[in-house]
Amino acid sequence: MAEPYFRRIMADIRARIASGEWPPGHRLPTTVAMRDHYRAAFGSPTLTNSTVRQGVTLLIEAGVLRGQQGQGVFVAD
Amino acid sequence: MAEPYFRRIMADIRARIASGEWPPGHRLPTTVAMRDHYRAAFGSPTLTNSTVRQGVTLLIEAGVLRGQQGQGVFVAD
DNA sequence: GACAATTTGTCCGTATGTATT
DNA sequence: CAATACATACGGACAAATTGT
Repeated sequence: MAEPYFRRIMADIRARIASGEWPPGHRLPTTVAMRDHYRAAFGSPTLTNSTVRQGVTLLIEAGVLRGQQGQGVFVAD
Repeated sequence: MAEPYFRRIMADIRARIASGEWPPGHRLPTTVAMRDHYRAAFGSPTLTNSTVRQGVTLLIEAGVLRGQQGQGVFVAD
């Protein structure tokens, strides 16, 4: 396990933010949509919401993202 | 759910560190021991390792703790 | 070196709660 | 009220690193 999935997810999200693809205030895809995306991207057909959440939670804690219940997860300012 | 369990666990660990009870380099109790402790402390007989880990992981990410696989979790310097 | 025991690390699957639309 | 979407928690499985026998 070179890099665990949740870290690869964190890195991917950070990269999109750094590149400007996801600017501050941008709403990320839903948890389920990201799950499906990373399932395809990583070739891991069993990757779960839980793993996506693990990465997202750490980025929220780090202040990179902002979760708003019922609405979505956004790039912090 | 005023404060979720994993946040209460984080707060408790931070408080022990701040008070000097757990100085830098101190080894924390094992995940299972902490699970049992917080089950009693919070009166939640079903609190799991996963929930303890969630709090510990966030504190590791924040640089407060340092996890060493096979050995233990320690207070960072 | 081989092996088991211990402990942290990652991941899966499910259930339920809470907030917004 | 219903649908959507994030938030927390449970419980189990297996992998990886360390230590001791």
